[in-house]
Amino acid sequence: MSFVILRAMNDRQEQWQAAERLALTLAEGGLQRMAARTLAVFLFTDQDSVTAGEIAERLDASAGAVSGAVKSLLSVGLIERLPAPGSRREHYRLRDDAWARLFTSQNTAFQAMLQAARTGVETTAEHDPAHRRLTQMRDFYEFMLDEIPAMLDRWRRHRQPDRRM
Amino acid sequence: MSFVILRAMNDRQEQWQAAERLALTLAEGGLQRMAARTLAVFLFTDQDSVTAGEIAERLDASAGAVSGAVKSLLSVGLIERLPAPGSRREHYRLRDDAWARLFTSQNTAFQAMLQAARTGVETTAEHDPAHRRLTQMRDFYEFMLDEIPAMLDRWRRHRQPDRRM
DNA sequence: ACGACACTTCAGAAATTTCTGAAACTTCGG
DNA sequence: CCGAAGTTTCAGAAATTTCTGAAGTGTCGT
Repeated sequence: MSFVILRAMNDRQEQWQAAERLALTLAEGGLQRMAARTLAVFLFTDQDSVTAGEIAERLDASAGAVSGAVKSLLSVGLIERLPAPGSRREHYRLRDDAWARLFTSQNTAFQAMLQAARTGVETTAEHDPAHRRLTQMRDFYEFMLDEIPAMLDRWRRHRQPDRRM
Repeated sequence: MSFVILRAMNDRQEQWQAAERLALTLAEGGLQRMAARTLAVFLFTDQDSVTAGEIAERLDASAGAVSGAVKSLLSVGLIERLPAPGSRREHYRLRDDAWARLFTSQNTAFQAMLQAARTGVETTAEHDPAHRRLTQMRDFYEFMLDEIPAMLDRWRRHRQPDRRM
């Protein structure tokens, strides 16, 4: 008759593992390690919001490390500080549009690539093989920078169909 | 009357700077530093192909570092080894579809994220806030994994319109 | 077969990133 | 105003990533 309890323990374990995997993947994708682990906590916590202290406890990390991670997640717009509910502790939670934002943050990098390509195209002669390569690179990033916003629009519509009117 | 020469020198300088900037951006995007610098060489070189030795000279790096970088670029499919033209040295060049591939390589990361989200959704109860968050995450990545191939198709068509028939 | 040249591998050095611990700062309750 | 709880900052420690140098491997020309 302890099947239910055992099942619950299994689920907890699996959740923890999934969170860890997620953090590793996010880290490979360029996020700092601690920021990635923190983001995983925001996703998998069973509370509506968490404090820095709770994150530190859950990750067994120092308050300092958590503070830095939270700051960086805030700056990218993935989490938000909640209007203080009369407590001394700051509460944070995942933003509703976190995923779209995570994706959007690529745009900065794309802009930089595009600029580098443009400079290359301009300073390079017609017959130079580099000119052809850089032109193609420029065209690709121009295309992408145009497509991404459209894609995110489709996502938002996909999520909440027919809000218009 | 040395205007032309001066202009050429300026261009070279700018090209080098653009290449450096590009390498930094690529590195921030997750590519290893040396791999990023090497990729920049492939882009900006005025030759059709380059050898590992030439890259090492251009970047003032050790042969070992270049070897590793080339290997990793090969494994991601951004460059290709040219059928040896009877020389002892291996020649490499940027692949024609390098940019699409660079973008596509994200798919692996996306798959991992999706899997983590699915595990989370399955092991989480209806009323748990985590369930809602993980469901949204899952939906986002499912959507994206569906959209990306379509986007790359549009890019390929955009590049070489009307090949059909 | 041999020698020369180019590339690869890998152990350890160097550089960089990331984390901790402790002190400083802020804010709330009394 | 003071004290406690929570958070932030930051110097230096720890961990990780990245590179070099040297030895090893393979291949081509002779």
